[in-house]
Amino acid sequence: MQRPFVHPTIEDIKLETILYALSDRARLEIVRKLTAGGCPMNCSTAAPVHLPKSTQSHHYQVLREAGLIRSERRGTEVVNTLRCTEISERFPGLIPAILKAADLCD
Amino acid sequence: MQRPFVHPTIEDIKLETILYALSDRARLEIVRKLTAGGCPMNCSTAAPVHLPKSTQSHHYQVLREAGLIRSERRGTEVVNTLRCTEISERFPGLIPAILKAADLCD
DNA sequence: TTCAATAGTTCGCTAGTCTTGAACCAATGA
DNA sequence: TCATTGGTTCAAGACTAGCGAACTATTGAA
Repeated sequence: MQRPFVHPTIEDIKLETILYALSDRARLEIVRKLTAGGCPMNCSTAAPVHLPKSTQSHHYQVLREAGLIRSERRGTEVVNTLRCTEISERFPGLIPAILKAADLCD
Repeated sequence: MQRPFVHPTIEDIKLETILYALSDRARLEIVRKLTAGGCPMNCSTAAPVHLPKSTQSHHYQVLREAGLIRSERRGTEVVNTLRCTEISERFPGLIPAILKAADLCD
């Protein structure tokens, strides 16, 4: 049973949940790729390649439920887009600050 | 056996660990209080009151091992200070951005 | 229409982590 | 000396992450 994707509304997005979602190396990489590569992007393109499919799927679910990405089915694929605009309305400057810090880690 | 506190060096501080440490409501509150009240501050002052001692102690340990705070024993108390300067050297603007976002949640 | 390939989800298991009460410890002050 | 204060450590149950295996939905041949 493929359940429909659930996305929180802007008001329901919580800071703690966003920080938690980004506190994982793989998920942070997904968000960075979505930012750098220009949305939209399908799952297998954005996720670190070495990870099992089930794990990737889990990471996308965490990012989705945190409100960081929006997922839509397009045929056999799932297309993911960053919810940049919405998040920057709710928490201006937060995501850029985190991504900038991530760049410093490389 | 009271073990000595372990603090990571600046180089060892990881972005993911910081985000994880701050992805908890209680720990975020502790950091906010340390920021607002001006460091240093002892444990029982900074932590949310309703939490059991053991849980508070655990949260301080997470913050300490993430490199966010420095803890020192002073008599029967433990005095905690934010490692603001060091972290802003490693990740400029990160903590202020998160704290600003936290203010918007109130 | 049927069948295989593709892209991803869901299930079930193991291993690790969080929370908390209970027991403990070290410094202070009466 | 001994109770108090402020915090740590331990142990146990509840919860969560990672991953292989099984499954589902769509597409594109044959």
